[in-house]
Amino acid sequence: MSLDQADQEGAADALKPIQRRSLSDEIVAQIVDLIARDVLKPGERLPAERELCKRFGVGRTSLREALRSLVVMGILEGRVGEGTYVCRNSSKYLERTLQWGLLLDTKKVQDLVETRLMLESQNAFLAAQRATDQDLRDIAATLDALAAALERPEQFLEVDLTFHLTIARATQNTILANLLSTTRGYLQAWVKESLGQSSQRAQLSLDEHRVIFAALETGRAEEARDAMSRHILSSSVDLQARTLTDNS
Amino acid sequence: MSLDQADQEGAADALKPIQRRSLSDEIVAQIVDLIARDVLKPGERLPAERELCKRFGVGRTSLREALRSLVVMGILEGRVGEGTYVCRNSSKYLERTLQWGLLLDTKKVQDLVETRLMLESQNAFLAAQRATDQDLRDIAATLDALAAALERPEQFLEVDLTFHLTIARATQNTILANLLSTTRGYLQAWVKESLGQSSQRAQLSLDEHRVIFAALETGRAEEARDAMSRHILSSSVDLQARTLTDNS
DNA sequence: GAATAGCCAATGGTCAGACCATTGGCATAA
DNA sequence: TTATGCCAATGGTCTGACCATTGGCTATTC
Repeated sequence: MSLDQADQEGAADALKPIQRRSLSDEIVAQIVDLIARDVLKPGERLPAERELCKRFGVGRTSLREALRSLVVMGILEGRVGEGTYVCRNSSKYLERTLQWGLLLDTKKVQDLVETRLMLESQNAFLAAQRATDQDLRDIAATLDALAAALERPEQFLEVDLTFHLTIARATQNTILANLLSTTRGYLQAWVKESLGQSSQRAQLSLDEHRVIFAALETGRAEEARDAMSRHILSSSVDLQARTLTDNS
Repeated sequence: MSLDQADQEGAADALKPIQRRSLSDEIVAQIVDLIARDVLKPGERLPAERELCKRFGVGRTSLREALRSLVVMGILEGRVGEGTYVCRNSSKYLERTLQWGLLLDTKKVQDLVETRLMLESQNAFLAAQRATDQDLRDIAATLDALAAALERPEQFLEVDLTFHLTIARATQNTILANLLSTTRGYLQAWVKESLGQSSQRAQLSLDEHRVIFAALETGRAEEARDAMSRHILSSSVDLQARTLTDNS
């Protein structure tokens, strides 16, 4: 009763909120701390699981659950028969969880297209402002590859994907790049099932890519965004058309 | 030898890239799929672990590792002695996961803000075009709640979040709404740690929200987008400032 | 009859020991 | 020197057991 009142009033914060941390969480915290304090460096190998068990004084189950958590967060990486390593590019965590968020949705194609349109446009905008010389060279290279693959639809699609992902990387925003990658991945799979990339469509697509690149190269952000926007819309016309009939 | 050559040439994509999915990952995928297809609804209870083991035909270790993964992702929630449940709002768990600092360096926060800016703007744009009368009523309601919470920073923040999520829902695009929700959730957790919402800042924020709503109500898409954009930028000024000094 | 106390089955959390598949290095053979 | 084959180490999985917590059921009490 007096407890309830205290709780309602919020007066006595001194009352222990009681936090029960599981063993795994405790271990996770310790390992994270080790990494944060640079005792464990990226790329370094952790002791074997059975060894860690003895050190922490816990069973292998708890230890493994802790490791599993860290793997899911993208902090650790387990290679069977070889060992467990600290991920080089740590903090993939945000990207991962956002991806799972995408997975959780019932994937309506038109929603995907819409999302992709937004991501691609904005990415082009930012890329135009931030692309390094190396980025531009990479993009130019994919353009060449694209031209070389004009007659091979399968490969064309592949390089096309690379083109867009390279632009995404040029934004220097890993979150945006990752979202785009995931979104595009879904659509790619969807398109591949019945790819009807005609040769002339490929040629048109190539031209559009060149326009985008020209804008990127000269840092004209708005222009890059608009060009990308037109490209996406143009290239998903048949996709759109199909979504109208494919009402699952 | 011939394999190497084929690989270099990139001719034979038919060669299987080999993907080894662990049992746990397989289970994770299945459960995620179940949730995505709404077979498992938020708040619902999963069968007991031992029961799931039999259903999936795997040992309890693998099953538990899968569950652990989903818990870390904030999709599931395990309550000892009671059962395992599908999280209602997956963003609730973010605060807890964020306590493993190191996940959010300054760069990430900036990336997040940037991503959020894009999502919010575009969502406002689409919402202006597609919001139903019910959506508009909901948004208006949160505006009232916002005004009522002017003097209570904690609650203000909460309603603020609701406002934006309601707009997101009004886009009728679940993917966009979900992405925004997750992104915003992260920033929310970040801000909460040291919320310095002054009363005048709250008033300003409220005014900005009203402008946004006015644009939404009348279907002026571009205006809604721009108003939202200004709002985000204005409200993340202090956040930005903090990221500059907070170089942990 | 309602409230309380106590018991108990179900459940998640943990443990120990075992076996499997993969991997990389080492010793052996060509 | 190179190729082959073996083998120990490692992560992945299984089994069966025990513990702590929780919620509901039951019996007790007033």
